[in-house]
Amino acid sequence: MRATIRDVAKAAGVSTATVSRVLNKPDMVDPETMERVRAAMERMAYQPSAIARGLSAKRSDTLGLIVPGITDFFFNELYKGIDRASQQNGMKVLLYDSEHSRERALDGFSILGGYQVSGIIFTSKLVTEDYDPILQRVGIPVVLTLTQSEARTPLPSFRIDEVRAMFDVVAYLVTRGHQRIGMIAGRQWDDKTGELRLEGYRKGLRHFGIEYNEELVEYGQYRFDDGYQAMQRLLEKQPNFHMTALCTASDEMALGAIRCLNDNGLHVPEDISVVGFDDLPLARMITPRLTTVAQPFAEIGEAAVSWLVRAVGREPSPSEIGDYLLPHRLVERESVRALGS
Amino acid sequence: MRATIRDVAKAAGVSTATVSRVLNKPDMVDPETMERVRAAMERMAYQPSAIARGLSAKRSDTLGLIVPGITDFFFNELYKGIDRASQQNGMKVLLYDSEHSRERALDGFSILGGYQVSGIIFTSKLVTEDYDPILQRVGIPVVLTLTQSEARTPLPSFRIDEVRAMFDVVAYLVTRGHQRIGMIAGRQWDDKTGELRLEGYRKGLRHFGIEYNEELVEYGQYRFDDGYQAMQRLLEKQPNFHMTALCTASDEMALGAIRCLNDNGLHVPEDISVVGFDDLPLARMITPRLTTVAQPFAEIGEAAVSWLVRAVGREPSPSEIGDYLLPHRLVERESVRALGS
DNA sequence: CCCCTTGATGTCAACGCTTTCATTACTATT
DNA sequence: AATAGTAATGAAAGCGTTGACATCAAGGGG
Repeated sequence: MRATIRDVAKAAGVSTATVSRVLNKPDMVDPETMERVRAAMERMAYQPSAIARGLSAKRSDTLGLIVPGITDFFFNELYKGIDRASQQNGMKVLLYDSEHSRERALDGFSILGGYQVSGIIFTSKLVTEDYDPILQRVGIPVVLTLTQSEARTPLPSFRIDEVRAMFDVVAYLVTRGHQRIGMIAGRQWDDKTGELRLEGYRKGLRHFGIEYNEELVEYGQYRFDDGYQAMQRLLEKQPNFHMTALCTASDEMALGAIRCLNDNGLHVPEDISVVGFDDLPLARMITPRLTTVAQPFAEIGEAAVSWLVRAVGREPSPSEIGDYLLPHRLVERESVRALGS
Repeated sequence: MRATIRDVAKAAGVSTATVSRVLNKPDMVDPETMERVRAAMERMAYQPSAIARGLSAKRSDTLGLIVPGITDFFFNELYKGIDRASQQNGMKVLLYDSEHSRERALDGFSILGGYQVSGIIFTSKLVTEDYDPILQRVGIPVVLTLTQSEARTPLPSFRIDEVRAMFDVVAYLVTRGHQRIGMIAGRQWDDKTGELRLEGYRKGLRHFGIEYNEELVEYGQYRFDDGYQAMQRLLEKQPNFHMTALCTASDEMALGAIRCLNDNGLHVPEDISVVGFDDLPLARMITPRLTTVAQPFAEIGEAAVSWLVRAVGREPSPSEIGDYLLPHRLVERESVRALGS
């Protein structure tokens, strides 16, 4: 049986209150007593029960993280930031995978609530009005990362300016002499990101006086296979291939597209330029190294945690609840070719 | 304020014990009462406090997972298996990242212990004798995945037969006409896997009467950059390049090696064949698709959880504490070329 | 008609901690 | 010397559950 606070107290000849104090309010206890207690703890390998503490103090020093899928490639980087920041604030993270299901996502709030988490980070899926009841109910701060909210309950969100980012991609491509620019956009029932990025693409074209052409656009749900299939459709739609560059809504889809191109005897960037989105670690590992938009995942995670930590225990002012757009960055690598003049 | 069990009890006109029973031993309560209680819960959006339950029942229905690094590419697949199996057994998973530090790994046991986890899954790092004190102390079952133990405390481990796996790779290569086979092996202070895979490689060579040649072997710590650099050293060691095939101790290093080869104007598999290890999701995404050894990560995770669930609350018999070797599989793709005769 | 089961429910003491409030022994202030 | 602070500690009441035990009504066997 593990040692409890009572055992330590007895061993050190003090009350449990004092032991609790050396842990939580060290400056309230006499240095000498402190020493004795510390020694006792050491001796008995005392580890306070986070559970009991949580129950008593009504806070668990734990943050809940809801992600749609653990296997989404961006997860690791995001988590790294969250973990790092949590660590610094003495918090633990409880992970919940909603498996891309809206119901499970909703459940997540309750379940994490049951663990007395001090705050919840919700990731990647669009928050719609049907989240409102839960959101009202949880009673703890919630922040959004890599997504935003359409619900009534105001929620802060940490992400990049998607429209701007994709606009930048188009601009980059145009500057390199491309005119026939296609796109594999994101499409998912519960995700606004796809729309936004597509909007950025259209905006970019418009800005440079290029006509939007449906023929050059296909959709997928961000994963590799979606990218592959979308590329396939693109290839079929235009037998006499004349697209010179392709934007994608995710690195994974970019990879899929490239694979598909390769399978059809086309090469990147010689025959067609491809730009990814995310800057996953693997973007620099493949051949050709992928030119892509870097999302500051780790920073987003850290920012979300900081916000949460600041918000816990008090009503955040309206001015704090807004959209925090972190800077993205276009990372030039090898998958785009400048068209000779 | 969230509704507590007392609120529900009052609303339903029963005692808290009854409410607790409808949750935990439904067959002990009258259907009619049950209905009333259920309704009350529904109405008040009652969510039992996992914390309080944990304290009272002395079990938290939570498993602890210690990984060396969240960004290790195999993590996601392993976690998927763990999460799935946990779900099925009504368990949550608490994640702890040791950041490749031995001290932090040791801490992990205490911290997770503080959360009353019912069991701990320890991953990827070799367990040495200095873990013994903690191991003795935790008092909850611990299982190892993707690694093994050299400590006194007997611990079950779930992994593949590393030696055999690498032997198979060599055999595969030899069958395809390769004789000059190099290797980028794993090396890390606290990892036995590297050794084992190297042993398999040597064993393979020996079996086919090929002499082991240090010139053809380099080491890295499993990550992309390590692979890249190791390849670089290999290239420098033998200016007149005559290696026809390369085994690696991880897919990531294989990727690194391929990148390095590409940067030196060499092509895979035309100029040299490369075999990875792990079968990460990205192995099938790159060009050329990577031939590699598939580790059943998800299955390993599931098996570990099952074992834990079975072991909780009772002393597992010695016969249950052994090495569980799950089947690996060589996945043929495109990165190996059969040498013409 | 009484006693014993049985099933359904209630009572209450934990679980290991934190926190308020009370107590004690000093020290500084008048 | 009396009073008021102040610093260090202790006693005890929760926190929201669970689980052992007690209670009670209804039904069955003698």
